[in-house]
Amino acid sequence: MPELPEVETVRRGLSPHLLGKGITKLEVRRPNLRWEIPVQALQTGLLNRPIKTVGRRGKYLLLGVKGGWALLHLGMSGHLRLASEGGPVRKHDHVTFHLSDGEGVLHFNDTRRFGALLWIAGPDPEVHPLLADLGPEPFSAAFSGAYLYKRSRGRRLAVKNFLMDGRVAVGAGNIYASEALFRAGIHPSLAAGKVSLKRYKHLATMARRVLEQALEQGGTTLRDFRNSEEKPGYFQHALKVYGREGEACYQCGSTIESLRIGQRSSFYCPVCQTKRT
DNA sequence: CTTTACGCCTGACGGC
DNA sequence: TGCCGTCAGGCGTAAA
Repeated sequence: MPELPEVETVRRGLSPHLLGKGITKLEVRRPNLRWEIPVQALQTGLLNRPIKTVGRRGKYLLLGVKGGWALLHLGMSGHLRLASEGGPVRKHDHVTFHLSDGEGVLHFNDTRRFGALLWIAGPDPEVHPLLADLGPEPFSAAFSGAYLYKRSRGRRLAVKNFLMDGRVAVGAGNIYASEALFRAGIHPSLAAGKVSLKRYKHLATMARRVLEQALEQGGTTLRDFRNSEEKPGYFQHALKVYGREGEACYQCGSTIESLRIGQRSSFYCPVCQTKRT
């Protein structure tokens, strides 16, 4: 479900409610998410310590306390929901964090259980294997056309899959990869290694822009994305190709097509997006 | 090394 | 009404 703009929206919404507060109790109803939740380690490391950082790396959320980090991933269907203490628990609320200072509770709900809640001991979360090999953040200077160009030389996979590979760069999932490629005029199935420096520069700019705009709109709510206050995002109204198969391209009027690339639906305009290198 | 396919899970939807 | 296949915003892993 959530790509970078959605996760960042959740992070920003959560931050004022968590910073400086502590988690007094952890209720784990169902520990078997993508990986077993290390309840013991979390209770020892996380509980009753003021939260110093509400961070994010790629699509991972990080709650930092003295001595370590809780790492959260929302998978495809995960939600974090702020609520009052003693309120109703919903189906698929697998974990509930109880907050200090009467701040209520935070429910981690994840229908499909592709999400994760793990504990990283120590001061630097980046040493964790899930984070160690991640590529640059799209809003950082390291994410550039020159970087994408360099990383893609000799690669034959589709440029869309290249862009979605977290080791190349974090943040773009299936929706925003499609949208960035449309805005850059690049056909999603073109081999990554054949795209020119000039076109990668354009792609880097467009990828950053689309992620930024989505963030300004509070993310994209196609099905069930909600922020920590259960409000939807609005960027779905700005989507140019995603989910628009059979509809007219806003730019040229041709019919938007879809293809399966790497087992994922990919939407593109056959006229605006070329296979030119 | 790179690339591809699968599977983890639940739920919604369309066709029969 | 039920059953079956397909699809869904992610990503680690195994196999080729």
